[in-house]
Amino acid sequence: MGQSAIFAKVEARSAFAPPSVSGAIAERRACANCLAREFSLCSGFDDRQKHASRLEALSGRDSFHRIAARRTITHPRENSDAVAFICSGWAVSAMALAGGGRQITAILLPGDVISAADLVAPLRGRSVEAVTDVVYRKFKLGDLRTVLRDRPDLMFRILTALARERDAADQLALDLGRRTSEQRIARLILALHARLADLDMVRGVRMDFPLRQRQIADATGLTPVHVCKVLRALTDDGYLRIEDRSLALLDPSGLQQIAA
Amino acid sequence: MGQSAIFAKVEARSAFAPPSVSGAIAERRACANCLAREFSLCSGFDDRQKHASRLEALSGRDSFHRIAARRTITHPRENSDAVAFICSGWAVSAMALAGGGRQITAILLPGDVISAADLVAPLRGRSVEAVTDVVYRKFKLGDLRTVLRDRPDLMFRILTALARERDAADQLALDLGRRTSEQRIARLILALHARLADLDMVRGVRMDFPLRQRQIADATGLTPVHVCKVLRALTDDGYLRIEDRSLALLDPSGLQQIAA
DNA sequence: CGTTGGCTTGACGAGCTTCAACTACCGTGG
DNA sequence: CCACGGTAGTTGAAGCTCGTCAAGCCAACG
Repeated sequence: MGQSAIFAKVEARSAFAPPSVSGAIAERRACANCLAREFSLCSGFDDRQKHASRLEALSGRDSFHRIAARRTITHPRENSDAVAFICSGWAVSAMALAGGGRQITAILLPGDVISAADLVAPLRGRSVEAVTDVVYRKFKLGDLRTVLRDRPDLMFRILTALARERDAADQLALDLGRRTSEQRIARLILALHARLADLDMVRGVRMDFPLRQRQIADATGLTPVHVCKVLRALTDDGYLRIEDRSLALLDPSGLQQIAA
Repeated sequence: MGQSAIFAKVEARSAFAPPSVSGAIAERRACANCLAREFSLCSGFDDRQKHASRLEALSGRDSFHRIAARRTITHPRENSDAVAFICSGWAVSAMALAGGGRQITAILLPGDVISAADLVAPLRGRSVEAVTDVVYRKFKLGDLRTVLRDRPDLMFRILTALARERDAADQLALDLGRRTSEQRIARLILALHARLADLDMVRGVRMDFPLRQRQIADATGLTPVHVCKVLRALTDDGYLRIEDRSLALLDPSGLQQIAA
């Protein structure tokens, strides 16, 4: 399937989909905090009005790439010589099992680097999949290393990013090893809520929530069936409501109590 | 309880304990690959004969520390301004839950840095506990950063270490989220076997295996009771034998098949 | 209009936990 | 010297959490 087919699909979607909570302003925030910008590799998008349309125009040119929802950005075998950053949309990074199972180890939001570890050696066996339509940007390792030679202080910034990734991975292990299904799902939602709030992508109680139940299951080490049941219990008890790929957090403190 | 009491206990242990598989040669190998040595912070111990006794003599002086089995090296609250390296012995790094449960996220062997992430900001909520008697060495952040200023090429080495830690954490998440108890335990053993082989600490089919079942449980997200049953099944089926804190790997390829 | 993917629900069973009792092994102190 | 207490490991029975299987619904899509 060619590039044009993907684009056609994207166009159709954006024509009929309800307006997303996340807009130009939110993506500006993402750009402002993006590692790529600190590296002066990416100029970001300061023009508030035109942010979305400029992204649109740039996608498919230069180092920008646009990819449709549900498609994979990086394949496990591929060993790339580039580091990629999410400009807009949601993606997930997962490790696959021979039997068909997989564990999602990170949920990537605008401004995130797919992994800072790629700068040294691409992590083996990961595949990255777009949850929504995604615009991302790739930078060649060589370019990044050149910048680092001139500005060694930025190395510290990369180290911080990697340390955070490690911390998140350990936190995930704690969840998977020691917490119940309810706690895991509650924590997933609360963590996403906090990150989206940082990005200014929460409006009142509502936030985008494009994850399929299959993806929630893969992220929490559960089955889609069980995720459905837990999610139902949480909505029946009035903690949250999910509709139209968006989530209303009705009782944050209650949910926090469940998350323990 | 004072330092002297700990030392007394250590002396008693080493007087009566059967000779460990790991000896002076093994620890030389650990030193040779240690990050601290590449940084020229630690000279290592080249004198093959005297390695163990020199470590013994140095412990408690300079930046060397000796700690008895089962005691904790770093507390979760403590925010240290140093990075620590394991010189000899086994340790585990764990995250604790309010309810008393904990998840071991890393098993540390000689030559390992407790975490490369400590160089940027100490990871929160971890506690590090000695499995066996441990000798470790601490370096002040300031000293490390000074070395880095002079030799920026070493930064790459740190990045690699951190990326490896991240990879291991993701692998752990995959295990905890998607594999059975048998697979987890088999993989734990095989991973340790491979690491010890790298350190030249495997003699024939035997290797040191000082982990308590409680610690195996904490590392695999299981209960000690279930670990006991799985271990029993594995020994009954002739895959391995555990006695005297050492493990004989009788059927590595069989175990690998279980590990999938 | 049939197909497909996502979600839902119920019945059933496997895998692991919990609880409890018992053994063995130390090191300690009477 | 033996009695004692704490830690580690073992075993069996019962129960809960979550997975598996199966059926059905709905919306989107070709």
